[in-house]
Amino acid sequence: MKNESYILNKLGENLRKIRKSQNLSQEQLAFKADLHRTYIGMIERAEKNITLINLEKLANALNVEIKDLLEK
Amino acid sequence: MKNESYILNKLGENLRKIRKSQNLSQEQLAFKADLHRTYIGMIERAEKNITLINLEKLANALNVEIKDLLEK
DNA sequence: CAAAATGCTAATTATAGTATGTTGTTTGTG
DNA sequence: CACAAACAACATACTATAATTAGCATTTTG
Repeated sequence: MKNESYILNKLGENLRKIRKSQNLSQEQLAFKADLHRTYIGMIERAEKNITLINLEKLANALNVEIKDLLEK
Repeated sequence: MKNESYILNKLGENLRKIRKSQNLSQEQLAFKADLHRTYIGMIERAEKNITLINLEKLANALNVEIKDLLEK
C-alpha cells in the first residue's frame, strides 16, 4: 500500500494512542484481537486498508467504538 | 463471502435505507462514489467485507459520516 | 548493555474489488 | 391489465490487494 490516505493515517495514530494508553504492546493487542503482531504494526503505520470486520475486532479488543478509532 | 457478520448486515441495511432516502439507484450511487454497480449491491446484501477507504467513499457520496453507515 | 518492542522485507493465501451478461422483480404509463 | 423500462439479484471470471506468516534489523526502554 503506502498510505497517502488521511483516514488510514488517522486510524493508525488513534489506534497507537489508544493501545498505549492501555499499556498494551502490539503483540498483546494482536492476541486480544485475534490478529497478527506485524499486522497491527502495518495498520498503525497506515500501510494497509483495513476491512470493516478487522476494524471491529480492534475496537472490541480495546473496548471502544469504531468511531473512536476514526475520530479526527 | 456470505455474511453472518452483524456489522456487515447493519451496514448493508443502513446503506440501502440512506441511498433510497436520497432517491438514488445503486448505479447512481456507484457513479458518485466511483465504485462499481454490482459492488454496491453486494455491500447492501452484506456479501463483501468492505475496506475503510471504500466505506469513506460511500459516506462522502451520500454526504453522511461513516458512523451513520454503521449506526445500530 | 540486555531485553522487549517495533519496524521492515518478502513470500503466500484468501478475498476484496472490478466487470459482463443474464435473469428476475418493480414501477409506472398507455 | 399489459407491457416496457428501470432497477436489482445473481452467476461467473478475473485482477488487485488485504490478511497471514516468518525471519531478521532496528529502536526503545529499563
